[in-house]
Amino acid sequence: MPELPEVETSRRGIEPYLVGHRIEKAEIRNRALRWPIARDFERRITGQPVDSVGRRAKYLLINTAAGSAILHLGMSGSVAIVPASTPAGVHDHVDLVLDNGDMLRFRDPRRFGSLHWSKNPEQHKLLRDLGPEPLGNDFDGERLWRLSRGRRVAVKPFIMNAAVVVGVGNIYASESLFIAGINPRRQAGRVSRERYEQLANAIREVLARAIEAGGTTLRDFYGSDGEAGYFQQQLDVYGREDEPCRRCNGTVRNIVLGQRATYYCPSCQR
DNA sequence: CGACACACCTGGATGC
DNA sequence: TGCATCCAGGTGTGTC
Repeated sequence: MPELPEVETSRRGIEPYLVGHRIEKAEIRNRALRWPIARDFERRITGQPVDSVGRRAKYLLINTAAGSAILHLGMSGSVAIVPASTPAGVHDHVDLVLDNGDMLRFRDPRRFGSLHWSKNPEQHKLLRDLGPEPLGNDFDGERLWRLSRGRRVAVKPFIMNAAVVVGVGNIYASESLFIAGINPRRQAGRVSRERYEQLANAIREVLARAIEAGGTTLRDFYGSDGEAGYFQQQLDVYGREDEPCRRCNGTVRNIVLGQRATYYCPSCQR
């Protein structure tokens, strides 16, 4: 389920329960995630107090003085803080047991997620070539415009390219293109600089709003499965095939672009 | 380099 | 009810 707002909501949810606590034990029941969990992972993390919980793109970073656990939730992953005695379900692959009787539990039915250990996570292979954070200062319309010159790929897969900007997943790609009034199939190189400014603003706005919406469930995070309220009622086009466009009352269409479901309003988005 | 198809895996919804 | 089929919010990799 996780797009960037869900990952950020998870980060905020777990951080207060981890910071300042020592990881007494790492229990791994299934190492076969997208990449096998390295055999020395337990040894690396055991005994380390957690300094902070960060996020880079959709990767969660559990930071300690000795290094960081790099956790990706994939398509179906979630984290939760539960009492250490909680029985594990079939898809509960990893527990990080804390010194206070709680633990961080990672669950991932589809096992598209991943877990690595790195002494220097920013330089890790999975992170080092990533583009800027959409809510940070290095992302703006000028960057989208500059990187898109001469590119024939459709604008939707272009903004989902993590080398361009991270964290724009399939839902929010459709949503931000609707807000900016850009047809998702338009060639990236044929979008004007002005419209890229609007698109960058739309991406920031929709992600920030979704994080706020996720934040409303944070107080229930303890013991939950970590899946924040989904922001469903605020979606303009995603999942609304054949329903009326909220802006023009036309019909929202569903097409496939880059093998991904894509929703848009043909009359509002050109 | 850019564009694109494909791979990984399970569960839920849908249709017959 | 049972079974087949389709679809899913991610992203690294391989090929052309």
